[in-house]
Amino acid sequence: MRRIARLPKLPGLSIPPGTNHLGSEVPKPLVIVESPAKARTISKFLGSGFHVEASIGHVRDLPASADDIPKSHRGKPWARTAVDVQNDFKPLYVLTQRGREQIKKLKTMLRDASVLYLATDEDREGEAIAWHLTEALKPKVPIQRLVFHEITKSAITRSLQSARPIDMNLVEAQEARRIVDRLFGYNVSPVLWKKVKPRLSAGRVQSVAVRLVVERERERMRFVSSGWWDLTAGFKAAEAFAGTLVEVDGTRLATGRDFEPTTGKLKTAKAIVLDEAGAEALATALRGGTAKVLRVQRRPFREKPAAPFTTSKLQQEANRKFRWAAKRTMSVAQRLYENGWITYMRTDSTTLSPEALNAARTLIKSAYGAAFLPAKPRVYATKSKGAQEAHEAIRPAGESFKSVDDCARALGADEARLYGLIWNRTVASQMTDATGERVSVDTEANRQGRTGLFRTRGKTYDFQGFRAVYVRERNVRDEENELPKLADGQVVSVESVHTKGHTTSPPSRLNEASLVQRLEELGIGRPSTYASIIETIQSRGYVFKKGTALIPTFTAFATTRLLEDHFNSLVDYDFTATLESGLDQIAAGTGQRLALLHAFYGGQGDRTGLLQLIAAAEKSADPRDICSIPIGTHDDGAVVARVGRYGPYLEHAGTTRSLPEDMPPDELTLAKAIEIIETVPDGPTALGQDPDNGDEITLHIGRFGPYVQRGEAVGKVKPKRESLLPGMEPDAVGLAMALQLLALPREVGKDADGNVIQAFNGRYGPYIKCNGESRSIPAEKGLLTLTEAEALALLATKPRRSRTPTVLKELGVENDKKIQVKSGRWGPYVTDGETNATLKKGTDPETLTLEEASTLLAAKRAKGPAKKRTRRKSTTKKKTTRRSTKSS
DNA sequence: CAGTGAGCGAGCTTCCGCTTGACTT
Repeated sequence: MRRIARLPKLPGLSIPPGTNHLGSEVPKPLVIVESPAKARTISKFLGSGFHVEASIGHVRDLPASADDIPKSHRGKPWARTAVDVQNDFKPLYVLTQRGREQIKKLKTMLRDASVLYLATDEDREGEAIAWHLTEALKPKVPIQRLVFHEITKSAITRSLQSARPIDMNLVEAQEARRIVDRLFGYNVSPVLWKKVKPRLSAGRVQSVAVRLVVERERERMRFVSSGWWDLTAGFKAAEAFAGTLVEVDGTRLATGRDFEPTTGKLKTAKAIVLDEAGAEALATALRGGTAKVLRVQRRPFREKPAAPFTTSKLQQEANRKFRWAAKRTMSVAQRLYENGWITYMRTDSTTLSPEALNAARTLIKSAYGAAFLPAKPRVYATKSKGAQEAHEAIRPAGESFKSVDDCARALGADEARLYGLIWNRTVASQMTDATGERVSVDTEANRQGRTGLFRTRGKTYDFQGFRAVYVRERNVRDEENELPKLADGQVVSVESVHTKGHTTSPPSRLNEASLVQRLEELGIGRPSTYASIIETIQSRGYVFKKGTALIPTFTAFATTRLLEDHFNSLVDYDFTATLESGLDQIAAGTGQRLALLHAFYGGQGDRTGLLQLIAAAEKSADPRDICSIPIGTHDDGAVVARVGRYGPYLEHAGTTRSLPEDMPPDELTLAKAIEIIETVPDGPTALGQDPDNGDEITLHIGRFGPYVQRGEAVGKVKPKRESLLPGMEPDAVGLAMALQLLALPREVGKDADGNVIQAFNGRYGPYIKCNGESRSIPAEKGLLTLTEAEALALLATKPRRSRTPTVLKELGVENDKKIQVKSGRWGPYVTDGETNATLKKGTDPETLTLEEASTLLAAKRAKGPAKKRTRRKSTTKKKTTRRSTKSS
């Protein structure tokens, strides 16, 4: 059943109103689009009879964090996910920060509007934005939905004739998508916090992206390299040409593809491998004789131009040709779009509007000639899964394409470069095929009982076609290679034979471009999100870049393991595709949102729901096991890489060694791991001898950072040790400084009663102590230079924190309890002596009323008593004793 | 992979997809 929102009918408004005959303002239609740049363009087409304004994306969403949850819902069990799973998965929406500002503005404009046109994009998200706008604006004027797939005057004029109501089926599909993503992300992430590390994240898109990067690394780790040799021969007929050995004594010669990547062994019995000696023997046998051309094959070929740019293809090409990161490409494209040089840059469509086709064809004919213009415009089918095609392909804007030189003058070098790429790709996509001929020549050398078959490939173009404008980089390798004229049976001389060694290489790492390409092929992620997916997986510590290569961390290995073992159906490469087909049914009115959500969350038939998966993982996933990446066995003991609280480390038979954070996992071979295990950590650096007694002064790097030491431990008696002061670089510490440090505590002076004031370098930094009282030394004073006067001044100040937090304000008494605002470790909070409640961010403690305070306390009491800490004691202890060892 | 001084309410983290922010030079 198709469900369409019931909306008031549009009154007869065929002529856009402007001013009446008296010249006074009369209401105008208000048109809302998604982006300000689009609003400016459309405004030009529609003229002064319309107001055009942007929503600037979504205006409402599920609250992202605790601060965004409205007071009315705090404390509810589903407040954190903001999806009431018990009550038909009802979502809780709040205005976003920008949404609040924009809605305020739009409400004001709406007061003088005759009709509201919602002209957001025609896809799930655009329909949802339109619906959210009506929910937030609650307009009293008629509402109509306008859609156009291209920003041209004719398309917009046409859309006014075919306005329609909001399609609630599309909105429901969007909500289902949103809710699935929220339930997945906000329920699976906490499992990672418990089993791997806090602040990690999991999601429908990012977890697959991480998995793809991890998978590739695993392939590299499993890879076993192999080697083979071949020959190249130089022949001469009327002209010289070269050939590569393909057969030896009638048997095909093995090449890289013939080796099993995980074993390095030959996959087929039908090919033979030449080693160096074998290659050398064959070369010796064949050298100096003649060879016969067995056959010359000529095959004509055609090459078609590539489709116009989608977002992902633009990112891929800019990455290949300019080595730009996705983020850079998108920000340059944004500037081109905002300044009217290109059409919208976040699209999955390869379609060109009639306007664009006309522009391209006119240009091709005049600039390149009729031979480069096909009889009919080329049409490209969009191949990517789940494409929503709300926009055109990315192309130069307008009815005729402006030149790259003009772009360079108007904007910058980057903009002109990217514009040139888009210009070329768009124009080339509407040009004729390139045609040419491929030639393959087989030449057989036969001497001293040995036979070698050599192959030579040639390629020539007889018409360049689209290649005159745009060549994909991978075609650069297929450069033209013209061969001499040769005939079957012709005898040629063998001028030279060389041997050449090869080794197979592991599959190359993914980079931004190839990861985006894989995601797009799988239908995962949207054009507007490709760049941010890459940002996310890096900022969560799953992936880091080395050059352009994406390398997974050990954390990524642990997380992926956990997800594969316990949430396999969710990180399956087909999960999104299956979800999308369910969403399509909802959008078409043949599927139910509620049924989809129930199946996903609670399970259905033999499909386990999210809820059960979570429960099972909480119970059975063993954190130690999950965080272990087996490397191999050494001396009958397992060598394991582990993800630890303070970073990755290696363990073998009770010995641990930390691993560098940026160590590529595939470089951690068993041999390398054993080497690390067996390397005793860097010993101390000798700084010199104590002039008083000749003791060795040494610099060490310890668990809490760098420190200096005098002498060696004698039995159980430990030598004198002292930490470097905050901000001191270990490299900059010489003998003199070490001696000064080892002389601590330093006597600064005496107080009025004659008590000694001493300066120490302590756990929390430098401090002074006098008569049982201590004060921290401010960073700008310096432990070694502090004067007696300064020390006395410090002692005169109040201790920085007393046992009880400072009372900021007395609010009064309620139920015999004093209500106070205190300053605590996490900011100001109110307390009645029993219950404490932190003030919301941005609340001024000075202006807080008793009433507000008691509401806060009541809300807090409603949540029940604070949970007992269940953390292991050792970890809390470690946490409190941890001290920053960063020195800069 | 060192032990040197004190201490104070726990609560938040996280998803994907739309879209631009800009105290000044």
